[in-house]
Amino acid sequence: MDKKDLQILALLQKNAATPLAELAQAVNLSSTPCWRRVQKLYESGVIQKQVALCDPRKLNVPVTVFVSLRAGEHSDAWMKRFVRAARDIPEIIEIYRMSGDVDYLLKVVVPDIAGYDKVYKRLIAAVDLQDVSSGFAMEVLKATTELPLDYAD
Amino acid sequence: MDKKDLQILALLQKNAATPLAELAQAVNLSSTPCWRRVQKLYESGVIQKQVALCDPRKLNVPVTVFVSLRAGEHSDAWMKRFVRAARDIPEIIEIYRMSGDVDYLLKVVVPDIAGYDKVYKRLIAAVDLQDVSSGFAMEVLKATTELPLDYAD
DNA sequence: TATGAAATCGACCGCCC
DNA sequence: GGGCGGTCGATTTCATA
Repeated sequence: MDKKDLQILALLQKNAATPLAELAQAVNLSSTPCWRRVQKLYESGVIQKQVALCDPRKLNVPVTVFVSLRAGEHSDAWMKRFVRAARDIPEIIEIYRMSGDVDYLLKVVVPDIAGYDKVYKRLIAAVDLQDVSSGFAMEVLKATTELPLDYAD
Repeated sequence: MDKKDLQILALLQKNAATPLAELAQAVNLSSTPCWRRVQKLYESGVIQKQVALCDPRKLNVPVTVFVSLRAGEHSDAWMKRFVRAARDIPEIIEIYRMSGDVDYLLKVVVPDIAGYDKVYKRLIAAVDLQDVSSGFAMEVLKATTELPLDYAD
């Protein structure tokens, strides 16, 4: 990936609806070669997809909760059950297996505290958990889907 | 927002490039009224924007780190300096002010551990921090930008 | 082999019903 | 909410360096 590809990515990460003409102008190319570059970025999987980002407040899920938890037991079966259960809960939008003192970290979006409690109950109903601790986001200071392009080869 | 709007949102959250015709068919509408609904969703800010999502591995930032930190001092000036510094670091893609024992939670993407150390150093060079603890994601089990639509009015 | 110009094709967006 | 038609941008072909 050369400089032009990275410029294209920078623009598309900000706004996937950027007209091809504008994209082409930004990288000093005419639309055809620029278009082919964009195609290649999709085909090679660098760009995974193109999505609409919604406002959590407008969808009535203004509260973000980070949940740290420790597994009830450390077996493959437990993990599978846990992942299956957590993936099926739409309020849980991110799941990470972590190093260190907590086993998993979840990012959860809910309307309010009561909404979080429902998710919590649904989770402990599905699997045994040794420890669950939740932290509420008071304020979102930054939230972007743009990945840094400084490290790409 | 009625059921059709939510169906449209569900599809656009998965794929913002969905052709209007397909969208219209999914909600049993002809393209014009469907298009008008989509416009309204943008204008009303329910849909904030449309972005390209990239593969972190392809961009050489396969490592996700969650950083919990406590402020060096609790003043408005400190917070402003911190937010300004952290926002300017492209590897820091999310910043939350938290309740509870940690003051802030950061989501950071880097190529490797050494890359994280650079971000860490850059951060402590900018502001005084009382406590910093980092957790590395070993595995991403779920990561979506789709918000749950169950709570929307 | 990669680019650019031009023609085609389809989606989008205004009109009116 | 639906249907029509113009306009615009996206995609393909072809010529070129």
